[in-house]
Amino acid sequence: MITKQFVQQMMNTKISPKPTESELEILQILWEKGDCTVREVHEILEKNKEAGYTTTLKLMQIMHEKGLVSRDTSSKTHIYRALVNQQKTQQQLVNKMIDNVFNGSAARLVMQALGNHTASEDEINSIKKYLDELSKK
Amino acid sequence: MITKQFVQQMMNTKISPKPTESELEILQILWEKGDCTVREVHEILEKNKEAGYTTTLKLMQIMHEKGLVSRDTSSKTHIYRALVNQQKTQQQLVNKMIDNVFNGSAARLVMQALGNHTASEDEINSIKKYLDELSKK
DNA sequence: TCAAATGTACGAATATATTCGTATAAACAA
DNA sequence: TTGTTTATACGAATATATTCGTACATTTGA
Repeated sequence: MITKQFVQQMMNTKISPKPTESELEILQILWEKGDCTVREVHEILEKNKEAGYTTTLKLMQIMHEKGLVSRDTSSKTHIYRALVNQQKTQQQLVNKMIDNVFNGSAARLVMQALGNHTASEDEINSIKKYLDELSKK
Repeated sequence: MITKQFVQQMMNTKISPKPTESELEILQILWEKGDCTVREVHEILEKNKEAGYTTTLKLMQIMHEKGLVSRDTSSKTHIYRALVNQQKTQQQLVNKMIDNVFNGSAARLVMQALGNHTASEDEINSIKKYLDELSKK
């Protein structure tokens, strides 16, 4: 069977393994803060959830194995950096959700997203602008 | 620590366990077709992926245990029906993604969704209409 | 110096999701 | 009737994600 994966491989679109939920939490931090030590990441994570330090460490080590992050080991305390692109990762996850949850309709996702998660007036206006740009093309 | 889960429980907002990816595939079918037998679901699934019949059966049995579907066992061939609401489930997943992937900004999710997954002119127009409605309130 | 603090490595326990084989019962068809 | 097909039930293997304890090395500060 010709799977989506197969097609993507043939098209040479690199498939970075989809980050898990925990990995995403860490990526978010790395995207925002840039380079971080495990402790820095861990302290931010701790604000929102309970977890041991070695848990965070292990997660980041696994992320390194998977190629999600790079690691500078020149000093004792290693420095981690996100290797996967934020936009691309977001796109990958959104596309998956459109397929998986909204039967392929981006529009339906959009309306659902705007429905409850009430956007501000500013946000709505910027979306409108964005749509006008899209229309022009 | 006061977790989101704790708050939701206190607010008596029923947390239906988040469906897994496989479970979502099945829910999609049940939402669209209504009541289904395991075989009906299985045959649709088969179009897109390889899986044994008993795998689908087991999944649907687990979904029943979790309360995601109901089951009519009055005849030998059981009839399954989605118990969780499509809209609510979609909302739950979208909210999660907004928090988890877009730092809480619905607008950013929306633009990302429209960016690549190029929507048709019709879709864009219907979204614009929707936004106008939102603005009026 | 040397004990406490801080760091990494790594194995293993736990949890959850996915897949499938086998047993068994019911329906069906020759 | 009797063998084949079509069901469900259920245990177990496999895969993956998450969590943590322990060992050990390095740094730091009294």
